Amino acid sequence: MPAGDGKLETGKRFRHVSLQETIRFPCSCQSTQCQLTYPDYHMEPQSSQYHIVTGPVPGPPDSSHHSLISAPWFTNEPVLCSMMPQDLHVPVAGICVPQAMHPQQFHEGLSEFTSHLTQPASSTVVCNVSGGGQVVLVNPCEPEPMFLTLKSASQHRDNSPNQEKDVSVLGNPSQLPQQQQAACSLYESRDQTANMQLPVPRSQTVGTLYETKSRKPCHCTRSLCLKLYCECFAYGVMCSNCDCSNCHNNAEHEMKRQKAIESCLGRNPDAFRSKAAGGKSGGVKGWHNKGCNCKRSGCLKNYCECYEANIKCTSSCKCVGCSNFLNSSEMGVKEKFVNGNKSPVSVISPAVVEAVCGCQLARAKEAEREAQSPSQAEHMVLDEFGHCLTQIVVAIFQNKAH
DNA sequence: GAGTTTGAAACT
DNA sequence: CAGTTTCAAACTC
Repeated sequence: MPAGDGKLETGKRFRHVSLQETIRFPCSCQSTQCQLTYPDYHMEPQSSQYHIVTGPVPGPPDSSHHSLISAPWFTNEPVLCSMMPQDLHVPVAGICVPQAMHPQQFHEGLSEFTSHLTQPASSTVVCNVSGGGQVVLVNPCEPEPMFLTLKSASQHRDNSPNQEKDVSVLGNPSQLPQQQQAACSLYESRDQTANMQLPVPRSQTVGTLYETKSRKPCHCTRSLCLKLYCECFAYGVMCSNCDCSNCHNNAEHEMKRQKAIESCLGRNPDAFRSKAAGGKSGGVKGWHNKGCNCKRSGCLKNYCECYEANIKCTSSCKCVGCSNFLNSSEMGVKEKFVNGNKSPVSVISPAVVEAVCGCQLARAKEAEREAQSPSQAEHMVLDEFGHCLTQIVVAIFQNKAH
C-alpha cells in the first residue's frame, strides 16, 4: 500500500513467543489446522519464535482502515502464523483487515492472545499501523498499547530495560519516507555492526528482502563486493565495518551497485531472496530453496548452506555423501513409526506441516506476483499441496521399507 | 595468521 | 546444461 494516502496499513502484529507456543490457524483445507511459515523471510539466529498475527489493529483515533487483502486465499479472520525467528525481513504484504477496532477491544483481544502464551511478556508486539512509519508497541505487561513514530519507537525500545532490543518492523519499509528510513533504527540488525540499508525497491525486485540477520563483515578482495560472493551484497546491504578492499558496495558507487544488482537478478531473479525457509525451532528446521551441492563435507560443515542455515538437506539438494538429514529426535519419530507404535500419520510432524504450508504459501505468493486469477491461484496452491502430499507418501513408504 | 579446503557463484 | 574458473568463507595447523 502506498504510504501517505491517509489510510492505515494495519493488521500485523507480532511478538516473540517460545518454541513450544506454536499457534495453529485454520488452513485453507478447512478440515485441519496448519502451521504456517513464510519461506521468503530471512534468518536471524535467535532462540525464540515469532508469530505474525493478522487481524484488526487499532490505529490512531482519527484514522480509518481499509482493506489490504490482496489475494483471495487470505482470510479476514485473525490468523496466527508460526514464524521462525530467522524469517523476518518483511511481512507478508497486504494481509490486512478492513474494519477498525476499538482500542479496548484490541486490548482485550491482545490479553486473550497473550494469555495463551506461556512466556512472560517481556517482548513487544510491533505493529506498523500506517504506511507512514507509525508503529504501535504493545508490551502485554503494560496497560495500553503505545503509539509511536518509528523514531520514538526506537527510542522507546532503547530506553526500555525490560524489552528486548531486537524489535523489528512490520510493514514494508520501502513505503516509508526516506528520512524515516534512514533515521529508523528499528531497521537495524540486532548486531549493531551490521548496517541494514534499505534494499532496492521492489520494482527492482530486490525489495522483498529486508534483512535482519546478524552479519559478519566481509573480506572480499577481488569481487568489489558487487557479486554474490560478497555476503553483504548477497544480503542486499551495503558494506560497513567490513574488511573488504576496493569495495564498491557502498553509496559512493551506487550506480555500479545498481547495475550489479540488475546483473545478478538477470541471472537469477531470486538471487536476493532467502535461500532458506523455516527456522531453528528444533527438529527439521526448514528447507533450502535450491538445495546444496556438497561433495566432501557430508553437509555437516558450514561449507554446506543447508547445514549453515541449520536446516536439513532435502530432495532439492544434489549433495553427495550427505549426513544432514535426520537428527536424533526425528530418528525417534522414525523408530516409533517403524516399530508400529505410531500411525503413519505420525511422520507428519509439525515440521513437515510447516514445510508443506510454507510451500503452499510460496505458491500463493507466486500466484499473487504473477497476478493470477483466484481460481488459477487456488489451482497452483492445490497443485503444490498434491506435490507435497506425494512426497510425504513416498517418505512413508520409504520408512516402511527400512 | 597463513595456508588449505570447500562449495557457491560466475563464466564459458 | 555441463564443465571450468573464480571467489570468499570455513577450516586446519
